[in-house]
Amino acid sequence: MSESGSAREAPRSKRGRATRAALLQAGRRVLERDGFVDAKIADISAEAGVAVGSFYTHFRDKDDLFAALVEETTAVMLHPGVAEVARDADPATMIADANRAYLESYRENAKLMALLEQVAAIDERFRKLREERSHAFHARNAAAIRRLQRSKMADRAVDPDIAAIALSAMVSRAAYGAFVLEVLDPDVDRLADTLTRMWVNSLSIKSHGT
Amino acid sequence: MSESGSAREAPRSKRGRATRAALLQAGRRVLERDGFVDAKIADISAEAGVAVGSFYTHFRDKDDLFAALVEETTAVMLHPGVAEVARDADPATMIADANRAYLESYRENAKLMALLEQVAAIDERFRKLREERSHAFHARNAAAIRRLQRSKMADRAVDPDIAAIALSAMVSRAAYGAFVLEVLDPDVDRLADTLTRMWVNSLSIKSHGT
Amino acid sequence: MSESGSAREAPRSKRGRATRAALLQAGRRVLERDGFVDAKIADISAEAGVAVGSFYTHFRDKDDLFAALVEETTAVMLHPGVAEVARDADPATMIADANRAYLESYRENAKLMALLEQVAAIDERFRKLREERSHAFHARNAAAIRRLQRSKMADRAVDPDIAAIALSAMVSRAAYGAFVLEVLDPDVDRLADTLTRMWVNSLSIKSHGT
Amino acid sequence: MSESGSAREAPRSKRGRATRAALLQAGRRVLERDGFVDAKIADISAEAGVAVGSFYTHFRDKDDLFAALVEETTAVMLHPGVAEVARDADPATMIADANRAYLESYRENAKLMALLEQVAAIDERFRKLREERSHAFHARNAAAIRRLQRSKMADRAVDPDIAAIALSAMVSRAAYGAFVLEVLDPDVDRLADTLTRMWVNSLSIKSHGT
DNA sequence: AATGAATGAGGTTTCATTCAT
DNA sequence: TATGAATGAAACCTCATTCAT
Repeated sequence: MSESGSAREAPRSKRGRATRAALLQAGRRVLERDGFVDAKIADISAEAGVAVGSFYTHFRDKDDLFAALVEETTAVMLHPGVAEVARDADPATMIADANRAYLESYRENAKLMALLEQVAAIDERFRKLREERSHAFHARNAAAIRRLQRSKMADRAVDPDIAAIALSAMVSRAAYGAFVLEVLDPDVDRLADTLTRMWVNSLSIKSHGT
Repeated sequence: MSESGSAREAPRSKRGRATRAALLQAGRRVLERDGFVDAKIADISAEAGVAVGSFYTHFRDKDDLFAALVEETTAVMLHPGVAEVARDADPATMIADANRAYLESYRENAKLMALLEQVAAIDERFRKLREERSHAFHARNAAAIRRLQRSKMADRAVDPDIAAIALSAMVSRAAYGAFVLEVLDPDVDRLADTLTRMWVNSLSIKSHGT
Repeated sequence: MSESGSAREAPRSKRGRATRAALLQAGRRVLERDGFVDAKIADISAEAGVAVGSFYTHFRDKDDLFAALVEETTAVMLHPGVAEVARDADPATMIADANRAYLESYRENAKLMALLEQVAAIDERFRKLREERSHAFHARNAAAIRRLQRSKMADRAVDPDIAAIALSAMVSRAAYGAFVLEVLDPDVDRLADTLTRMWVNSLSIKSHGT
Repeated sequence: MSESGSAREAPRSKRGRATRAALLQAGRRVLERDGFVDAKIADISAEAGVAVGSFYTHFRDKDDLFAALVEETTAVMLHPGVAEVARDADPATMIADANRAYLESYRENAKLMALLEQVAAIDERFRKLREERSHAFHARNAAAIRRLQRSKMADRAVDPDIAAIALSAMVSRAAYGAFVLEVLDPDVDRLADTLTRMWVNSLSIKSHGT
């Protein structure tokens, strides 16, 4: 993975920007279709309708294109969070909203998400980048869980760090099962309801008023 | 993945068996070290101390070697299960045992498990094979959850299929975090305790006598 | 080398002349730094702060730029000569002066001289050009030597043509050793003294009055 | 240039050795014909009658092949020496022998020598390797000159280090002029006589008995 | 004159697989 | 069975040069 964002400087001309955009779109199509390993630069260029050399005018290599692609869709890398939970009247509602939002954006970008899994599994640099981003969420979630535990609104026998990771995994894996593997009913409401229920249950979260 | 298990018939001579074993061991080392994509047949052969040609005497290709490698360690492919839960006096104990067993075998084979993630992400055939095996577990777990729900020992608002997948994910991802990424304390007891607690909580499982 | 000198006609506008000058300066820097083979048009343009296309407004190709560069510094292409020797009272003084002048201009342009060696080694056209220029000097020097031999002021056992080349080589290689390879003390006086002494000795030149 | 000698391990089989030899021979032909820069791996392989891939079985790259080629002909890299001069009755004879030997081996390998000039001009690593080798000769020659000076058999006004380099240059450049550029009569005897005469004269070497 | 993106031929290198010994 | 050299398809990437703006 390149340090951050795209390696080549942004195109100065209108034509340059158009070509870059075409390559991104083509790259997404081809990568999603062939997988990261099997996607060829030549195929991406052809799909974009430009010469191979033009690929290199805009990107250093496949990694670089992929990084740009992910950056474009950064939002979907966000994990579901309970971060704000303790500050609100109803933790369960917050969790439900976060889960639903995550599931929806996952569904919108299911193929890219699958690609993400793939690249993270293969490429150490990208795996690290992803873990760093996840870490922030996990830390916030773990902190939120600790807060709930201190105010006796959550099961104190649960380790907050483990729980934070486990709950994220629960949601993202269910999304993967529903939208990528398609072994689960892709109904967002049903998914969100069950996952939220399990999330709340697993920590034995009590509502404020309870 | 090869059609069915290892491609070549079992070596007849003692020498043949020794070479095959050396290749398996070398293959594991090299694959774990370099990743599936970057591992070269030549490197594996060199590591095993045999000529490249000999690789093909024993395996059809890298996939084939990998399949054999996984077969060798089939046990670790088992997913945590609540399958037996309903038949026993204490579901929580069964879950705890299953989780602990899974975590322990994961820890013993952490690098191979990471490799498994990788190959499943890349190779469709292997991904399917893995999903099929997982499916059996998920189905059994879902059935167990349904049974508990029918006897009012589990939260009926939870979708059993989603839950089965989500709970597996929770455990395996925590194992990944602990033993591969090393972002979690690798203490099996603490992991098992928290995961079991969350698992039981998430379904609101009540003990028989409760 | 281009057919004859620089390919493009001299720039008419003030702006054009400035760009051309910037390219020449940048070209010299980059060629000296990267060597003729590795220097890229793009690097030269960047160094000059102009677009790649502008390079071609002013030069046909790298050869053309290089030719212009050399033309600029024609003086250093002069070889040491004893051409005037016989017409003067003291041949040794003339040789000493010529050698010193050559060594000094070599020192001033050491990097360009190294570049010259390089291009002459690679590019046949340039090698020929260089040989033609050298030839004039060698011929003049050989003629001078013959004259000295006829007036019994030089060793008649020495072949004038071989000597002319050998003596040039002696001086230019010493300059190369001192200013490019830096394996000799770069003190021009010491170099000139020794070389002149060897030169005079090698031909057994006798002073007029001797 | 590779560290030293060829990068790949020596071929184990007879066939391997034959292919390697064929590649060396073809490499020499093609490099001499096209020059180092323009010679293509594909051409060398074709000339050797093997597939491109086979080139890489035996050599890391063009540099590597070239290094092996030079190693094969190491003798011709030797510079003419006066090293033994002082120990013998007649310094002039020693110098004459050394010069003649050098000129003859240069003539035998003229094209490779031209190639050597070329690569040394282009490739820093090889230039350094060559300078290191030359250095040993220059040092020995300089030492010999110092010895002659101490016993008053040579002109003390001449700097031995400069002289050592200058004299080597004289001989090798004359050889280049005769056998590569062909601007000098390639008669080894005449060359040797003149060069030896100049060499002896330039240092004002006196014979033992004189 | 200047710009800078587009082009694509051309070369390098890798490596799974084959096969004669 | 083992060996290890040979093969050549396949990808990658570079960069001189062109050209529309």
